[in-house]
Amino acid sequence: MSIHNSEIADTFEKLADLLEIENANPFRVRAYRNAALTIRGHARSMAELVAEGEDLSKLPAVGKDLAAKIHTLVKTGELPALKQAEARTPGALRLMLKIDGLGPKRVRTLHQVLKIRSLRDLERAALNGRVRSVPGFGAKTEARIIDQIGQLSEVETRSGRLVAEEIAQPLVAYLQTIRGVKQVTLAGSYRRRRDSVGDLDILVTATRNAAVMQRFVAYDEVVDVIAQGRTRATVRLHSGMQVDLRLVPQVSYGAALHYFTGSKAHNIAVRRIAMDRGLKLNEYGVFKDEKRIAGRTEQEIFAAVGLPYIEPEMRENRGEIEAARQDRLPLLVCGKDIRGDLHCHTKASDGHDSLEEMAGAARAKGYEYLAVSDHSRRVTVAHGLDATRLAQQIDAIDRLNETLEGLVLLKACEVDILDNGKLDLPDSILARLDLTVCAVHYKFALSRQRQTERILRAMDNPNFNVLAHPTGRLINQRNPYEVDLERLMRAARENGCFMELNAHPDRLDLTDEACLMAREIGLKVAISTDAHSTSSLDFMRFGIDQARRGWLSANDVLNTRSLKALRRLLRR
DNA sequence: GCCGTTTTCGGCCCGACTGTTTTCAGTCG
Repeated sequence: MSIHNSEIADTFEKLADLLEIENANPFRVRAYRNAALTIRGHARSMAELVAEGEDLSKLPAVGKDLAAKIHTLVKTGELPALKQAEARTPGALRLMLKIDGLGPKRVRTLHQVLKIRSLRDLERAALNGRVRSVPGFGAKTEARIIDQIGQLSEVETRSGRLVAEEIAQPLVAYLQTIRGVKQVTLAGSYRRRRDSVGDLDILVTATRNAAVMQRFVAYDEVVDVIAQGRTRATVRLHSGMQVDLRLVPQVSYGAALHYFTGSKAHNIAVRRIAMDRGLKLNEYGVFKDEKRIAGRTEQEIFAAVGLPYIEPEMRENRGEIEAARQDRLPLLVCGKDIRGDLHCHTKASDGHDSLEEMAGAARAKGYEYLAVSDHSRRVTVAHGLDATRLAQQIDAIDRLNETLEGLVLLKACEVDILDNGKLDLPDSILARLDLTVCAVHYKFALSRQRQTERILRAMDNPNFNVLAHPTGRLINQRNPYEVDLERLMRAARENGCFMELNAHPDRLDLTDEACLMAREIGLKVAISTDAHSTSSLDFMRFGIDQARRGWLSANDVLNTRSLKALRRLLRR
């Protein structure tokens, strides 16, 4: 199996950590990290680019040397430079960087002075009181090492969107009740609408800063105050979520919002542009010499550096700055563009609500259409429909449509793609549907080639319309199955098929990178909720967020079409 | 190690907070 972009990025980050502990040239360290960012966020897999003979040094932050290292990783799965670094510096030292207050310099000191080579070494030294004997270390650092060393692990913990919202919204509401508070804004990856959130960054403007800080750290859910200053505090909540609060003056609000929304890579790129123009950009504003020339709003900040406004969802330094400079930023799809939902379930299979209830909820959202797509027979746990029961549902939808006003229910089915590439129901019944939503629900472990061929074969069926949750991933629960997504996308476009962006916050499948790829290929995407109840039709907003991160505009999205245009597009 | 519309050498983002100091280096975002 070929190496994933994330594995290449991880390798570079590992090497960067070790080099940093070795006190290597900090810019060289940064070069590895920047390249890791590029690779992690790239729509195409490095392995494929190598196979196609692409010149990798054309990628941003990748030069001749790192291009060669990517080649080596793709060809051999290993990186000699990392092996060599690990021979000099024990790999376990990397994990110690995760202890609060320990960075590369101090880890290096521990390694050199106390001969620490493993986490066990470190724990023993801390328990014996030897850490505090090292110059620059004290009792607090030692206590923190003892406290945190047991919980270190390789895996990064990020919360899903739904969990992040459940934690963030009550906190924001609480902050808004504090006297003197004017604005409370969630920044960071939450504002960029990433599919998962590592910590929360909250920006506050207020008239009584000291009091606001006091009330923030006194929030019910706070279990640990990690840092607290005049303008900035960091706490950990009961849920484990870390929250950073920043108090900023009104004149700097836009600059601070831009700064704390990130991403870091985007910020650095914008700051470079400011520097090129002889300006200084920081979280307080844009400055010409000592004079602040912008700061109050983000629009002001962008204008001051000569750029049009860039939506937060795009700020990942993956081409948005160049696009902005050339005035070719896409107009991103938004909620009001959506005219219907093309994937939902009813009580007929594993949904919670009836046909009538789902129709009512869709009408209340102002939709023109709702495709009812219960499972097919193979998904027995979901009480999937066989041809007879699907025929009954088709009739029921026809009858209901006669009574509905302003909304049309589309006759659909989430048809299983069998492991031989056949569809789970006979063509005769599928042909009676307005559309099929086809999906893989078992045999996730097929080889990349067989999985790809399975789905390609399914697309050959003229009744195939939309590939649902195209990679099967469940955020934090299940990895995507191995599949050549690009090949599927190209085939889908050729065949007049579409791909779903499943809007369920646990899925968000397609990823943002995959949306970018679909856009490039010219394949239209259906943003669908896969709702199993009336209330989960609301998940549409998560799908829209994800689509916006993938630069999709209304034109790139299937369900922004009128019913008439949609029917035309569904004809193969 | 990367990068270039002043460049192939000489730059590379920047401020707040902490702990351990006694004026600041290291960490963090």
